[in-house]
Amino acid sequence: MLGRPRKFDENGAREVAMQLFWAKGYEATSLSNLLAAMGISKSSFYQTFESKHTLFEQCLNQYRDILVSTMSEGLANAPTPMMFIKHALVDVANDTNDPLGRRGCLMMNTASEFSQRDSNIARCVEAGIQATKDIFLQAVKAAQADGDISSNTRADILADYLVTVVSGLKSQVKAGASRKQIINTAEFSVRTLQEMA
Amino acid sequence: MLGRPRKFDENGAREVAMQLFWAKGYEATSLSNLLAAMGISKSSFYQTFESKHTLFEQCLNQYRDILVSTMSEGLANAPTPMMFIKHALVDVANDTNDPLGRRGCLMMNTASEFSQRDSNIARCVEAGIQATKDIFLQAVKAAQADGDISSNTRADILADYLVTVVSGLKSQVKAGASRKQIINTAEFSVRTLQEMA
DNA sequence: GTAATATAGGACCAATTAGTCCAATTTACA
DNA sequence: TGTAAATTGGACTAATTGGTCCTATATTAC
Repeated sequence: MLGRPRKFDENGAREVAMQLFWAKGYEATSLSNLLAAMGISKSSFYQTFESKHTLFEQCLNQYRDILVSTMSEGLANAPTPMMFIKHALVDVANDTNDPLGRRGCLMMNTASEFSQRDSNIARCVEAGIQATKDIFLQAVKAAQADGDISSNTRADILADYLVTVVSGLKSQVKAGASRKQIINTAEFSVRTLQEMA
Repeated sequence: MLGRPRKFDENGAREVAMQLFWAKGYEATSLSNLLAAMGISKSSFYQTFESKHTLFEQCLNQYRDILVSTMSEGLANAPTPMMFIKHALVDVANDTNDPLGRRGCLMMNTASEFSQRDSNIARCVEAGIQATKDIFLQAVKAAQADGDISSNTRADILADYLVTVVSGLKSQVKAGASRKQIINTAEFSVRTLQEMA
């Protein structure tokens, strides 16, 4: 290996950037914001990350990877698949207390901000959503096998339903809903799965 | 009345601006975009609407008023309250074919874009959501009286649930979901209301 | 020591932004 | 005809944007 080694942690800096994009959105996060938060100079930034847009795509992928692995572990470690599903919904209520603000979900925020004008980003968002849907699908099938959810409705429809409800809950958090509201709605949604014929 | 009368239609121009803000968001809609779409000069713009931000607040209020009155009429004219609820959900599927793009809901888009950094806007969004929730609440109570929805769950929780599901469906549309997916999810959500114990 | 690379910092750039101001013109009413 | 108001269009600002380039310095391996 030749030359002076990189002093800052590239992954750490990307993580910081991701948090910023998550909290403020792409356009509202200026280069100055990024440099200040990442603690590096403009020179290092462009040498390492090529452009703001490239960095954002990396952040989006990183967010998706973390989300997917967190959910997968959650499902694997949950007492039952049904408990995983319940936790996934009810846990959104904690977002109302997030000290970093009501940030929602980076993928859904991105879909809202500019998946309409950047097909690259749009594909990335769709892939991310599909990945989370697949985990829910796995959980639903297992819960149906356990008898916790009726098998009268196709598992893929229930997985779509779960993704939709989580999206909706996250949206409501951003729109100012109270913790109690989110809990009530989440718990009711869980009941709908349990009590459907 | 003194002086030269206004040549362009103020409400019409505001409507055009609303459509732009709805499709592109606040920041992504530049003044040039607005002037071109509204068909007026910069001078007329500032004389009539004070600022981009002021105009946006007016558009948000107008959107809310139209949404509320559309929903109210929909409920009043529906064969049954339950049919109104079903239509409100399933109709979101048509957003996938909107020639103006997958715009979502201006209020939710706004919540996502910057209700975190503008308390004025945040209050406006919350009021708008509350207004739609109230209409759903009315519909739910009526449907419970009709026996179309069980009275075992509090009507206000069901109203929150409906707002959440609609938000989620609109989010999914923006994120690229297919028409069929939206219909399936919407119809399943309706069934959850009908078949809950 | 030298080559190779990373660093910080600043000059610079072209474009865009929202917004102000002014001058010239048009349209109404009294 | 005169006054009040709306019109357009362009000049102009101050700020910000993402991005490039250059210089000087620091740090490593060979």
